[in-house]
Amino acid sequence: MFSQDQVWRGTLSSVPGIDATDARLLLALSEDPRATVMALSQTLGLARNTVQARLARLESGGALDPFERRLRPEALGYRLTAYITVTVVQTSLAEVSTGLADIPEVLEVIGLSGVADLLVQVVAVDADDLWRISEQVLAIPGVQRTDTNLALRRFVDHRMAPLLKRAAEA
Amino acid sequence: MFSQDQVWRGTLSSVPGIDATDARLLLALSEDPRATVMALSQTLGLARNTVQARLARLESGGALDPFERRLRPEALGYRLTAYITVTVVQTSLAEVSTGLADIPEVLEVIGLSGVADLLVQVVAVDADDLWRISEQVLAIPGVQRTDTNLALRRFVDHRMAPLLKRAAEA
DNA sequence: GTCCTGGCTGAACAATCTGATCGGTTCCGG
DNA sequence: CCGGAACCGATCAGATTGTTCAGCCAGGAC
Repeated sequence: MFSQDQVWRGTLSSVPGIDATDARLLLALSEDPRATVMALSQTLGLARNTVQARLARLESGGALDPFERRLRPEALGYRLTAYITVTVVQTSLAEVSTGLADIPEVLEVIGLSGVADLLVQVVAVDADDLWRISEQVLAIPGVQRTDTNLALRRFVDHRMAPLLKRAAEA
Repeated sequence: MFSQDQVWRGTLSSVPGIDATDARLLLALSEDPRATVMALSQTLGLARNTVQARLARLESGGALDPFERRLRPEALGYRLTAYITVTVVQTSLAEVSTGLADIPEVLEVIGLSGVADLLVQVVAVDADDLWRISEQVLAIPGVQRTDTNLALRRFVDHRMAPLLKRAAEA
């Protein structure tokens, strides 16, 4: 059912880990996502060689999420974001999660502490669409109850910079 | 308080939008985040010029989140992820959200429908750390109640591919 | 029918960057 | 004192970039 990689990620395990230099490298990349290795090495005061090696390690070592992560649903026309908490018949967790995975508008499913509760992030083009998706979720065998909360505003947009800066100084 | 860009994002407004060709381009990029423009143009059967123009438009047009988004907290040593819902004295929403923004471990703050409820994603190195952060959140003036839920497992890791594929075909 | 605009193409250019591979250095733990 | 690991500086041919050109074509405006 799950590939090794998926299990690895699914368990929220730790990954190789990055040091202060890596953090600085990533900060530089944050400012210019498509910066060349040359530019990065100059910014960081490291040899091109070093930067190249570190980048390769990071990119292949599982420290980075796939590129998709940078895509804003709004850009694809999905103007609504909602968080649905789903209560599940305990024994059907796997079944429900694959059912959720089959809905394209489901962006993320996270298992929360508490008994068999899932946090599901979904997007929709409009209210009707969201309704349709909610029904799809409810229709999954094993789902007991859902609670849909519309995202009205982003007060803090997803960020890592503060933690990265801390890591860069350490 | 907020720059134009932050307001723009904060309101969850729509962005320029991407067409089927853009979607295909982004899919190709998902498979190889650091693919060269040359490689992309060959994959897509488009002129290098075209790809370059589209990429520039996407990158500068707000369709993409910053690079940080690809960074996995686990890689930085934050092994725990939690979602905290925060009930706020209605008049203090702005105050609370800036208070939350001051905590580095707060990755994201989203205003949910329902009265003055915030969904806060935080990360922590261990349980003690999470406790400390929870207290910090509770200490913010205007916070009425918090409910912390630990993320135990990712059933569906954040993804956009299904929606991208749909957009690529349309 | 004609004009204009916008997007795509193919081509060219010099300048830069890449990937790969040297040997040499420095530092740390065994 | 001896690896081993990480970094450095340097070299190479070959690929890629940014930029700018003119031509082409479809669709909308007049």
